[in-house]
Amino acid sequence: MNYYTISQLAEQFDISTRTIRYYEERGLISPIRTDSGQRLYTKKDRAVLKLILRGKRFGFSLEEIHEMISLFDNDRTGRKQLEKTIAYGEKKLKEVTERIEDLMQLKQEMESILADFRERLQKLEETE
Amino acid sequence: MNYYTISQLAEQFDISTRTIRYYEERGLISPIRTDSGQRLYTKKDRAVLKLILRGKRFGFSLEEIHEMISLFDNDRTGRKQLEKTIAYGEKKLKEVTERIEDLMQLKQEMESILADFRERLQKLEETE
DNA sequence: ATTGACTTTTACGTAAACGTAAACTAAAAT
DNA sequence: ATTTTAGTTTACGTTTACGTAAAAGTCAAT
Repeated sequence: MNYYTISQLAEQFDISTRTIRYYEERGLISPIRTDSGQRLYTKKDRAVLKLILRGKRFGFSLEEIHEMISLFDNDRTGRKQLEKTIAYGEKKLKEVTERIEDLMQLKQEMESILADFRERLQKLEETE
Repeated sequence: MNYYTISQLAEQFDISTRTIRYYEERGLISPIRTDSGQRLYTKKDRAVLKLILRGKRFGFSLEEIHEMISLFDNDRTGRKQLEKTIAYGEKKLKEVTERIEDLMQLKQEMESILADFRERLQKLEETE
């Protein structure tokens, strides 16, 4: 398995190294270290970072994203833990579904407004 | 036409009056005033507020929301203006569409993870 | 071997989006 | 008439999510 350096990841996702270190500060990502203390990121770390950035685009706070990541990450073996995780996952899934519906409604509204504007433009061009 | 007071709107949307005043500070909403200076909100103002809150849920900044609102709000009569507005609207519409696709992918991933967890729980329960 | 690019920690700075408190006015209720 | 209750402005405080700079160590290349 090979590793990414912090600046490689930063470049790939077009974010600053500070940002990546900040996510580590907040406990969202945990790269290993070389003897000299340099951070090294695995593919899994990269995937986590991708998740974080996607969450951000949806307006989730880092705190919320942190919770969601622990869903993917933790090996929750106990039955109680599993049940808890599933319940939490269902809740988050519902939130995501609602957001999608919400967004689709927004999309519809924007489309109808655009259609209206296009019509107006059409009329302007007809009477030229 | 009847009006809402600031605290009525705050209660309806479960936000603070400060928040509503802040949106006004930023030029997102413009209620009329009584002689004594009290703010009164029309249904249209209420609709704008709803739009703002929806935008926020999607992670748009107030600045972006401000731009989008002016799309709905302004009567852009000139042809150049219309064309500009349509172009901007199309751009924003594309962004929204991308976000929907992005969210749907997230949803799928969450669903498959949940399915995995449910399967594990199932196996635990079988060997009881 | 030394320059230059990269990395580390520490720490202070900042913009956005409000929270909160003070000091005051107006409206509603007792 | 006078307490509540709700509203106003002004202004400083706070959290989140980083930006930025300093001081020092490390890696890569000439």
